[in-house]
Amino acid sequence: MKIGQVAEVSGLPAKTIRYYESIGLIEPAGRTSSGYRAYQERDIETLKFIQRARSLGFSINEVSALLTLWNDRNRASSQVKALAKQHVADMDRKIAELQSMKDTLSNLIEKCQGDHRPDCPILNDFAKTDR
Amino acid sequence: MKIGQVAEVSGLPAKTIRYYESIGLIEPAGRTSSGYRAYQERDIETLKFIQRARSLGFSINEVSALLTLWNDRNRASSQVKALAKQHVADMDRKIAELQSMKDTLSNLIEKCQGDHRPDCPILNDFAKTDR
DNA sequence: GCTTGACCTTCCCGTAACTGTAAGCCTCAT
DNA sequence: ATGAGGCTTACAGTTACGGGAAGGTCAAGC
Repeated sequence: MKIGQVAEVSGLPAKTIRYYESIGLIEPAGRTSSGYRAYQERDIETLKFIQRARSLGFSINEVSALLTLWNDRNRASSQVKALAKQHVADMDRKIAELQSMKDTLSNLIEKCQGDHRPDCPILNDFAKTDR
Repeated sequence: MKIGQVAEVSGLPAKTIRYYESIGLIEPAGRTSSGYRAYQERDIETLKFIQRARSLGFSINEVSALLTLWNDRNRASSQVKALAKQHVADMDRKIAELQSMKDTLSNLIEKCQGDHRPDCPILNDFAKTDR
């Protein structure tokens, strides 16, 4: 299978697949006699695996670790679970941070008339000289 | 005031302040005779303003727009409010996305024993050939 | 047999918002 | 005068790609 088709079935842009190869996340694909990348079933499974892990927010580095674990028939599931838990914790922190920023800003927005007049509690708050 | 002190009072690293100057977010600071950047009160207020806006998640571009509005004594507060609302909407989307990823992964984690054995529903799910 | 258009190739630049590092002045206290 | 710490510029690295140029390949159609 050539890269275009692989892109379709894996859900990853061809450009991204080449990128993954260039950074060593995946093994270099085989080549046809004319130099096109040729993918096997196993390669495609790997790319789908990567796509799913990435869609859950794992970084490339984390995906790399997951791939290693996936390919290790003897890994302890506790290792995978720990990695996943860490990622959930990271997401929790990000969610809390976003939520906090959102709450603060929402409060300011409520206080802002939002009409033609220039007075605006939002800018006033940003410009507060105390604090 | 020199950049080190400004960094302390504004909460922005000196490096970041230079960066903001380099991209044109702020006016180039004045200089002492020996070439050091010299900041006035107004510059410091601006940097604090930027720090607060950034801490609420506004992008540099958005901050730039906010600065323009801040410096425009005749702006309508509706403009500021619209910008802020847009940002809240962006954050809402990000929160929902993170939450969804987190929920999915949390479900998988619950199903994983996390012991010494290799069987792991998390990796199994990533590797599913259907879907 | 030749052209056309869809794919494929590599290579390099740009993105956001900085952070790290290097090499070299400036200032002040000892 | 010397050493520490702060300042300067400039360039590279980070994350995870996307855009676009210049050119090779392949199957279809005339």
